[in-house]
Amino acid sequence: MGFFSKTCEYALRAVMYIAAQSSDGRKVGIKEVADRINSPAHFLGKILQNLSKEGLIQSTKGPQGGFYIEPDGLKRPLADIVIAIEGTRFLNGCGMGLSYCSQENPCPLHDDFKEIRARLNIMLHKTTIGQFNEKLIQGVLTLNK
Amino acid sequence: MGFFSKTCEYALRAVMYIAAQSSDGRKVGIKEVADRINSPAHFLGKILQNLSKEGLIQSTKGPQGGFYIEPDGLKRPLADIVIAIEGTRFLNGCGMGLSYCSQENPCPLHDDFKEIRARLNIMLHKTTIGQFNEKLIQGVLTLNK
DNA sequence: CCTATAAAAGACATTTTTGTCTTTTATTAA
DNA sequence: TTAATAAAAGACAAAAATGTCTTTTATAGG
Ligand code: FES
Ligand code: FES
Repeated sequence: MGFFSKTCEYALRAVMYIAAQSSDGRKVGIKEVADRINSPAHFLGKILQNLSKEGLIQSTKGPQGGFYIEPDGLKRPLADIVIAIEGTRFLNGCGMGLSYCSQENPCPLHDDFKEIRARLNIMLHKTTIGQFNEKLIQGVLTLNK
Repeated sequence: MGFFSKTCEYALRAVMYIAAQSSDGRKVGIKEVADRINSPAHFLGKILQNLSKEGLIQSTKGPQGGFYIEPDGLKRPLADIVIAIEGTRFLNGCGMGLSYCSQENPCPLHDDFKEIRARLNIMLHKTTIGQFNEKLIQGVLTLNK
């Protein structure tokens, strides 16, 4: 289907939305997030719950509660989200599905694929969760189809 | 999970194996292919059946029958396999799951992602199905974990 | 024609992903 | 303390991906 799984797509969009909103200390409810990133609310709830367990986002229950991200969290790389959801094989594994990627026993795509995989890793590790806050607030970037 | 789906991984490995074997006119049975690329035989059967309908590989039933690839087929790009299985969105779509990738309404990852996606497309379009035949026959490259 | 072979086709079964709905728990504020 | 709020948690349900097994169809060769 897509490049990332639906779960991962929702997670990336949601975390970026929460990041932008919490840049000025605001907490956001699951309903609002789901609305703004165009995802099923309850399903997103589960996803955010997991990311919260991993410490990638924070949450508080009750009135005035909601999801938010601590200042330090805004500096974490997107790779943390992708790895939390897709696992490490997505970013390290052999493109042709061999049990592990190796120089000694390479699959046919190894040489080209490892280059692309490396670039993907670089992108996801250099890009931080909070990096797009201003542009998201300005409305220059889109999160909802 | 993996970068490509299991189905696509099996397809890539199987087609390359068949390509190498049919470079000298030999046909191979499903059992042999499944064995050599380490995949469930019946499931692979379905996959190859589909690729056969698409004309990406050929097959004949009966004694001395099996799967093979016509000389022209060896020149086709791997992209044909990936597109047949994963669909076009995998290679063209927005990385964050927006309904389509656009310059005008970009998602936060758009600039970096389109570059990586382009490289992936280049790799899959420049690489042909028969390109690894010699090395596969020599045993320099691996298809079974 | 008959038989053996091997893919095609179809029927299921299992697992994973994706999605919905309800109940519980924690927190705030009145 | 009570009521309202909002996430956490749990129970399901639907759909898709993955996998297994059986039957049918086509073909080569005796
Ligand atoms: S062995 Fe397949 S990508 Fe390295
Ligand atoms: S809009 Fe998301 S990759 Fe182009």
